[in-house]
Amino acid sequence: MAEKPIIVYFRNDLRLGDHPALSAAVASGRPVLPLFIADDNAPGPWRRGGASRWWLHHSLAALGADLEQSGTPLTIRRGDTAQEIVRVAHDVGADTVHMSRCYEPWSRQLEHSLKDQLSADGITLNRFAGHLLSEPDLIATKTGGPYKVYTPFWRQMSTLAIRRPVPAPCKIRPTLNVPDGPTLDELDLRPKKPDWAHSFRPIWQPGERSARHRLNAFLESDIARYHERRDRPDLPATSLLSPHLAFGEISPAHCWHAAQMHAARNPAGANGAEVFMKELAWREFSYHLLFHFEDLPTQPYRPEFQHFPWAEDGAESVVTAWQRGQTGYPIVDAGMRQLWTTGWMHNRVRMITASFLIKDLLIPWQRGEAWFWDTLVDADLASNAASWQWVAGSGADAAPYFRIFNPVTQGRKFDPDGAYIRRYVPELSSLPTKHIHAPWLAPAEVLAASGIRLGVTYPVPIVEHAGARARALAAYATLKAN
DNA sequence: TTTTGAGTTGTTCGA
DNA sequence: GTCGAACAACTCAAA
Repeated sequence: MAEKPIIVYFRNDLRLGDHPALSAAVASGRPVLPLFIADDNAPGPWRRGGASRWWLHHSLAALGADLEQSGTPLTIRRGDTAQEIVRVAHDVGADTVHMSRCYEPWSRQLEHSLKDQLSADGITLNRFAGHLLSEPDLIATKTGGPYKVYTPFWRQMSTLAIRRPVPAPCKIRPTLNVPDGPTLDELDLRPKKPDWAHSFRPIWQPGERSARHRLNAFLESDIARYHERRDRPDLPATSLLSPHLAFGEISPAHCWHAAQMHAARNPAGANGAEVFMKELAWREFSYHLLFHFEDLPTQPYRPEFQHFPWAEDGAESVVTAWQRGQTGYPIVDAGMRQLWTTGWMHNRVRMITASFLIKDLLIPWQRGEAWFWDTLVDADLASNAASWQWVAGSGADAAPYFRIFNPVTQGRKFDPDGAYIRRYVPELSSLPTKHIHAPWLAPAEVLAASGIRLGVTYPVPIVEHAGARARALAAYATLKAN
């Protein structure tokens, strides 16, 4: 008599290690059925973007291979989540479904309706933690409310005992006689024509194994000086773990404990490790905000920003210039082109490009948020929304209104040799460092010697920063008036 | 209840 | 060239 299998429904938790939902299923001793459902239940604008779909394809391939090695294939389905789970459960006689909790508003809705629909069919749904260091509803101020400022949130979080990672199961009992579903290729997640992802391949290797290599490499080298160098886009200084975390190929708890252990063993590198852990806590804080303010991705957290006087004229052409890295400000263009060609942008440059769109161009932050959502391989609803609002000043714990990045100053400070610009804006590569952050100020003969014709080979700045800054300050001043 | 201290990431200007 | 102050006022969190 066959035992009833347990379905493990995978979403943004594409790993075997530190996967409580999977481990609990394996520990039951029953057969397991790992299941992925291609079902974009996210509302329109939040469908997975192109870059994320590319990543998802390769991540699923890696997960499938790892599962095979542990003794079971990954089953794929397409369609409505609840219907497909019920169908698969009936096909194989499963009465239990395990899944990791997700925190996007639509995912929370799905989990609730799923629980009801499944229980109507006599199927139990068990949800497990795993995507975060702690559950967003477990952290609260003394009065029981959500935190709205990062520092006190961090103070409390850093005192919590973070869940210990559970090891990957060595052997998974497969479920037999599972009807065929679509293959991974049939999900059609990769770009066809044009195949823009060719420039992603040399940089990124999706999958759990690669995520762990990335973390270990980071611990061995760059974490020790992370606190000093993490703002330098020209240096290999950051962990590059963001897409792996976004798809759950590695758990934040795993990263947290690894960093903590590293700090304990290498006191010299403890500062870097702590700053890295604080970055993990920023991710956590973003989820905390999203959990308590579901409209965070679309509505300004501070309501007075509903009335912000955004620019109307010529908005489309400047947005296009920004997206294509044709603003005439080299550090901005380098960042936007890094995003376009690699699906990722350095954190410091994300702030610079975001500040430019919002404050120099006076374009609503939601436009930038949508573009990042479509083009980032690490697109994450909570981090993306919280960060764009933070730059706009409309969010929790927001930047003061007068904090307007000067793209030239920022470039000189954080890309002092211009190496980052030269990498992503090759038409400027011959320009001497002295002029590389502001080519329009370079003498004509220097431009000529560098093969640059402003307005032809590289754009003249689409706005004049000093004037744009004054305009932004005036726009922000209107918020105070009422 | 009221008070107090603090709040990721900046720029500019004038001494 | 360097350095400190100004740039608002407000909200948050805890005592």
